[in-house]
Amino acid sequence: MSHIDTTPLSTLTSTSRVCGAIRADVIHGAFAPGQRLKIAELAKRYSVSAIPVREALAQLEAEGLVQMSAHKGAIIRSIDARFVSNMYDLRSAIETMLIVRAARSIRREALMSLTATLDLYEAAGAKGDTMAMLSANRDFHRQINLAGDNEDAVRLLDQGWELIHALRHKFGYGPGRWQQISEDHRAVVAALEARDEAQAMALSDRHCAAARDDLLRQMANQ
Amino acid sequence: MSHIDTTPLSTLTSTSRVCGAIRADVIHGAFAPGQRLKIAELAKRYSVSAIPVREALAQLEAEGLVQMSAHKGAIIRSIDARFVSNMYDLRSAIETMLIVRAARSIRREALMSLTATLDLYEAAGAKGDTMAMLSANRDFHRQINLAGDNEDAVRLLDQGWELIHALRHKFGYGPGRWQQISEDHRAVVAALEARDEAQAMALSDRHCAAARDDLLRQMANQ
DNA sequence: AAGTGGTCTAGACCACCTT
DNA sequence: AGGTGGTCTAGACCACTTA
Repeated sequence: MSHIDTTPLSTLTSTSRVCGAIRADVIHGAFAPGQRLKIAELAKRYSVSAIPVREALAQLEAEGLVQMSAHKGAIIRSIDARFVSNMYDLRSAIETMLIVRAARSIRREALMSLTATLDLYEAAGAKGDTMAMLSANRDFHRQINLAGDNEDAVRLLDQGWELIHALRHKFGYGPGRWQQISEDHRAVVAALEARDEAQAMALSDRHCAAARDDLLRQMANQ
Repeated sequence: MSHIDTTPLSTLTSTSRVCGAIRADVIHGAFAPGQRLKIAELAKRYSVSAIPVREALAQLEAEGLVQMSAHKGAIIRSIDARFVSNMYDLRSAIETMLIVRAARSIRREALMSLTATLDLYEAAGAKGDTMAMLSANRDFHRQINLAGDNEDAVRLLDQGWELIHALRHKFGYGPGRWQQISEDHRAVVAALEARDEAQAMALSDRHCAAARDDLLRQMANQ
């Protein structure tokens, strides 16, 4: 009888669960923009105590979803066009910096892996498997970011991804956007193969701006 | 006798005090790179309990000084050339994005204020007042960043400033660096006045790279 | 001038890494 | 299995905001 299950009930912390829950609630409009979030209420709502709520709010502040000030608590940002536009511009600046560095140093194996990810993306697209496409898309960008060899920059982008994911989950993609992504990515790989920094930079800039404008259009159409 | 002093003993939180203390200790080498920081020890060292320490570590993780993982604790990063180089590259990408936006939209009054800050900087330089120069330098960049109209990007840069400040406090500036900064800033204002985005971008890139290389040289010379 | 609510402390709990 | 140490809960404390 020595085979006792020792699997942790949740390897995730309460903080991260609460973090995801608040993020989802904010994006789905459970709280009004500008509303003051009270720790005690949130603690009750998610059945935890004050500290995990505090720490979740701190993380969400880093993502930009709420603003905190000492002894004053948290208020939620409005997720409007300006917010989304600024967020994409910030991400674009970082991703473009990374892709230029990647163009200088990326290795043959990493390029092969990128191409494989692209194939995966298109296969998923052919089957209409949205989840797989989303995952391959993220994987593609993440590989390039990692090739840029600046772990703090990558961490920053990773940290904001959950928010992008949640927004895309709610608003979806515009018509033809999936194909455009595919074409852009092929061109990016070609530029990296050619070690053409300027071209990689230009493509990344355009790709990010197009992603931003697509999401803004989706938001404008509700 | 109704005039009782109701001033708070410390409007700062324990978290922020501990945060500054750990940052200073890390930069001055009180902990070895890669060392595991134990919350209980830190709590004792700074005479607070576990929670402020946890939250301070979380903030320092956002600054890049430590790495945390759930149920495993924090280890401190090594503040070496690669770390500093990557940090400056990241900041450069963000600042350059902001200056381009500033070049598009900056107002006459903001330009006047920039020039005034430049004069302040040079006056401080003439008197050899290092603190005033440092403060005017920061003010100059902050005004441009704010003109870029992306509050999250500005918050990110602000959040990393304490670290830059601490590093400069320890390593100082190279010979002639203060004059170079002054010249660069004059050129930047001229480009903004001319609304020359490309020039502003090029100057910002160069200025940031020069700052990075100056600090790296200072670190190499101890 | 009292109430509200964020912050901090002490201690319990439990995940993780030994032996 | 035991020990170490990070995480969470309950409650005290006190800064900030109303009237």
